[in-house]
Amino acid sequence: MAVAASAVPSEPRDPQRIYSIAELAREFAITARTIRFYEDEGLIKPRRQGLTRLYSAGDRTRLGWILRGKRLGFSLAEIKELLDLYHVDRTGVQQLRELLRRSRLHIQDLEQKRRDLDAHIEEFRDVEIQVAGELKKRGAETGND
Amino acid sequence: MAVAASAVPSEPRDPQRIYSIAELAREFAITARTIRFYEDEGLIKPRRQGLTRLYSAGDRTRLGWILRGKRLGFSLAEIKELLDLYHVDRTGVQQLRELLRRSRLHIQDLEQKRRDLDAHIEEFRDVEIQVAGELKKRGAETGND
DNA sequence: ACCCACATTGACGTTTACGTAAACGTCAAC
DNA sequence: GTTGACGTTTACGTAAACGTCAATGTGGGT
Repeated sequence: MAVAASAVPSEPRDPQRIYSIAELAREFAITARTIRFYEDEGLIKPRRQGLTRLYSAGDRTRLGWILRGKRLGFSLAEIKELLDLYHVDRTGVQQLRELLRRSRLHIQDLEQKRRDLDAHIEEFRDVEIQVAGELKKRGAETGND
Repeated sequence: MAVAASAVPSEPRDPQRIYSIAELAREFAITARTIRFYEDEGLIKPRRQGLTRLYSAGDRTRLGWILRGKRLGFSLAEIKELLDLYHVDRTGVQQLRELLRRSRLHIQDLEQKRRDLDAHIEEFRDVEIQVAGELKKRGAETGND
């Protein structure tokens, strides 16, 4: 969660491509163990060739989605909910209405997060400006090139 | 983390006021245990009258800050770092430069989060629009009044 | 046939963020 | 003078999200 770069080089390129677990682990800067754990939790379901897992482009996208959700502070259970939301039976009107309702709730949640985030960013910008000003007064370099 | 309303009725009102632990717990919709836990972790340091804790308006603000950080997915350790950032010795130029550097890193982090969040929101809006459209086609109510 | 890199499945350990008693003090109200 | 609301500390428990072995399998080069 610290200050790591957003290791998400989303290049959808070839939709036919398949990925090994190690490949995805490298790409997203997580361990293979983590990916298997997500599978145990029902977040991804790669095909199998015997025992080895084969990940499709869709699986890869899905994984990216999961990690983005994590960066936003959602629990795996919540992320699973959100992912399942897309794949429920959409035939019934009741299902659709429920989907709409849940979707709206999540949007509200996200918008609350955005307000929190904007407030946070503003405060830190203030800190930066003030500290930079203080440093300038003292004739020191600010760190800009 | 679910979909709870942002129980943060920040009314700075009287800066002299003191708050009991139960009062703050109610106001922020957390338990007293949680507040004491934050104290154990060094996130707040209320005065004491004998054994009982007395919280100032500043402590209250600080608590609000902590909870906002949590909603954004920061760990308590990270939040402590951020809070400490404000209260380090600002006399030395080295300290100021370090503060500026860290502050900038955190701003970058927050901006990454904002990009994640915007992407998430957009996707969910799409879901909402499509599902609402689908419902309309079928002649059902969308849930709007 | 042998090695090696990479894969798999448990099983257990760890950190974080609290919850949950247990056992007690304090003060106003009845 | 005890009941009840609120406060305290100490201590153990727990769910989530993985990490870390350990034992084993598997496909490809040489």
